[in-house]
This record gives sequence, structure tokens and C-alpha cells, in this order.
Amino acid sequence: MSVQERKERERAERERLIVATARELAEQQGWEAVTTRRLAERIEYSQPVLYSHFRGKREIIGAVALQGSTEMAAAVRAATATAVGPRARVHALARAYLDFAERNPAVYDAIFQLDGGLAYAQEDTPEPLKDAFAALLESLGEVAGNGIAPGLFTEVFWASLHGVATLTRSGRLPPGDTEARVELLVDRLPVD
Amino acid sequence: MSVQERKERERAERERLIVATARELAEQQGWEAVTTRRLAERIEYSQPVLYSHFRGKREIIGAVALQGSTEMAAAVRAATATAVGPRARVHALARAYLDFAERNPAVYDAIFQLDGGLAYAQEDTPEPLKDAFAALLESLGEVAGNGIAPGLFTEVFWASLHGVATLTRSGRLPPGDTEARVELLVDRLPVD
DNA sequence: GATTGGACCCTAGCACCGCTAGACAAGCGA
DNA sequence: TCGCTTGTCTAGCGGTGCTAGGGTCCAATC
Repeated sequence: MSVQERKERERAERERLIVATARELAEQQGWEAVTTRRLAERIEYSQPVLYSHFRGKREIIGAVALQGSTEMAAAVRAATATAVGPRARVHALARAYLDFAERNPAVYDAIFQLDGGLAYAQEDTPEPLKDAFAALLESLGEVAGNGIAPGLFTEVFWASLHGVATLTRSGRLPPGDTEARVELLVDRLPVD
Repeated sequence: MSVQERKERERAERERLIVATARELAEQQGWEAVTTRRLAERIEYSQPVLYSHFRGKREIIGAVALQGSTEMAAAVRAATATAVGPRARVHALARAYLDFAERNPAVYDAIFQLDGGLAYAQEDTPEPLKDAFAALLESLGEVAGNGIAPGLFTEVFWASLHGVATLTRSGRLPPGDTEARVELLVDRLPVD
């Protein structure tokens, strides 16, 4: 059995390598540069090996998205944990979210823009995605205000951050005023 | 001279045909189905003809974006014109914006998601794009509130709508609650 | 009206993409 | 030691955006 275990270990290790390499390449040169040929060359295997781990390129994107989602949830929780008071937590959350998006654009795209073949907002949504939303909900739910469902408020605040993140990065919003935009959102949307 | 004029007319007409066909194909089957081969076949010319009008596929997307941008500005102005009072105008604007995004997903993507080689938020930004932003500014600028620049407020409100539009369409926000989300934004962000 | 020049368009092909069939080698169990 | 399974690679399919080069047709000139 030991042989089989070793093989499984090595296989799992190679899968991690594929995902890490795809992510690295995407962050360095953008997702359009992540081709199966380049990816195979970087991990020093032939193309078909990729397909013994993933159904296709889409699933690789999905794997990066799940990994990134876990990290984002952690980043948001870490930022909100040290803040005192509901509004301060929301402010910290917003900064952390946009900071993550700016520092990890390719990962952010994998989670929120590209098609990674993942189910969103459903029962069979992968746990990391659910948990990332939960991380937002923890700080945003408490400032939804009367008559507004915490989930709905979280969705709207999240969507606003998403809009700022994506429009800024694509150059459709002038760069540099992000902090002012965050303050406007944090001032007006939440209710103590 | 008449011959040359006729040729120029025909050439302009063919260019319109290319843009219209690209748009139609994109709305029918998505932008990934808009290939230069299919596009050429539909307009009943060979591929290289496309390149005598546009530098490449990107520029065709850009042309669709400019056309759509003009339409969106008109749609927003039409919706806000009949509304009475600042908040009602904002509400009408939000509905019109999301309605346009939902009815013309491919055009919306050309304007706000894809790379059409256009300059945004700069001096040399094409007029239709500037005007679309101006259309938003006309109704949103008046509810920015004290100490908030109308442009900044418009950017933030727009980004929020953009987030709702894109996350909903990609299935990352559950469908159906759009009206509630709009009301939340319209209730909280503007200041009379 | 014939000739010539140039504008115009098409065929064919480049390098690349995601993905897969089938040959082949390596290593395990009998 | 042999047979077989498992795993990997080479090669190739149909597609992509884009372009070089040849041929055709038509307008202007003599």
C-alpha cells in the first residue's frame, strides 16, 4: 500500500504545482498568457498531464479561484478582527477587500470575473466561496439597518466594492481616489 | 468625383454592417462566438476585408462599445427626464442602467468589461463615453451631498450599479432581488 | 475605343490556441 | 521472469487572430 500512497502524494503535489504555477503565470503576465502549452512547459510535463488532473483550462481557473477565495476570507477576517466598532469594521473590510483585489488581480479575476466552472449562490457552491461571503456577512450584517436583510445588505455592499475594484483596474475609473470612494460608501450605506 | 463618393459611401455602409453584425452575433451567441471568420462569412466578404476597416478584433469591439455608449446615454436621459424630484431621478436612472445592461449584455460588456482599445477617464476619451458619464452625472451630481464632489459621487454610484449588473449576470448574485438592491442604493447613497 | 495603372479583394498560410488519440515505456504483482 | 496495468509522451485535429502575395476589375488616359 505504501507505493500507492506515495504515488497519491506525488500526484497531489503535482496538482498543487499546476495550480500554483497557473496562478503565478497569471499574476505575472495575465490570464491570456496562461496557455496549456506554457503551463505544461513550466511544470516540466507534457500538456496531457494537465488533463489527468483537470477537465480543462476552466477547471484550473476554478482551482485558483477556490484557493484565492480562502485567502480573501482570511484577509477580510484579519482586517476586521482588530477594528473596534461596527463602522470601523466595515471600513477595514472595504480596505482589505480592495487591497486584495489590487494585490492579486489575476486571482481576483478567477474568483469574480472569469468562468471557472464553479457554482455561485447555490446550495452546491463550494465551501471556500460560501465562506468568503460569510466573512463579508459577519461584519456587514450588523449594519444592514432596520428592515434590510443582512444578506441583501452584504450583497449590495460587496457589489459596490466589486464595481470600484474592477472599474479602477480596467482604467475606467481614474486611479488614486479609491480611499475617498471607500469613505463615501462606508459613510452612507451602513446603518449603526 | 461621383465615383469616389459612391465608393466612400459603400465603404462606410460596409463598416456599419460589420459593427452591426458583430453586435448581433455577440448578443445572440456571446462575444466568444464573434470570430473573424464567422463575422466575415456573415457579411459575405473575406476575412482581410475586416482588417481594411479595423486594426483587429479589438477595434471592432471598441466600435460596438461606442455605439452602445451613445444608446445608453440616451436611455438614461430618457428615463430621468420624466421623473420628478432628485431621488426619483436617481431611481429611474438606476433602473434604466440595469435594464440596459440586462437587455444588451454583449454591448454592456463591450463598453464596461472587454478591451476595445478605448481610452477611459482621460482627455482623449471618445466623446460617446464622456457623454455617457455626463448623462449619469446630470442626475447623480445633484444628490452628492455636502463636501462630496459630484464627479466622485457619480463614480461611486455608477460603480455600485456596475457591480450589481455584472455579479448578477455572471450568477454570482442570486437573481430576482435586483429591485430591492436598487432601492437600498437609492435610499442610502444620495443626499437630498 | 484600346491600354494602362492602381485600387480592391480573395486564396492560402502563419503561429498559436484547447484538447485528445494512440504509441510507448516503466514498474508492479504473480 | 513475464504479463499487465498505469502513466506519460508525441503527434495531430479543428479552431483562433492576423497577413503576404497574387489576381481581377474598373476608372482614367491617350
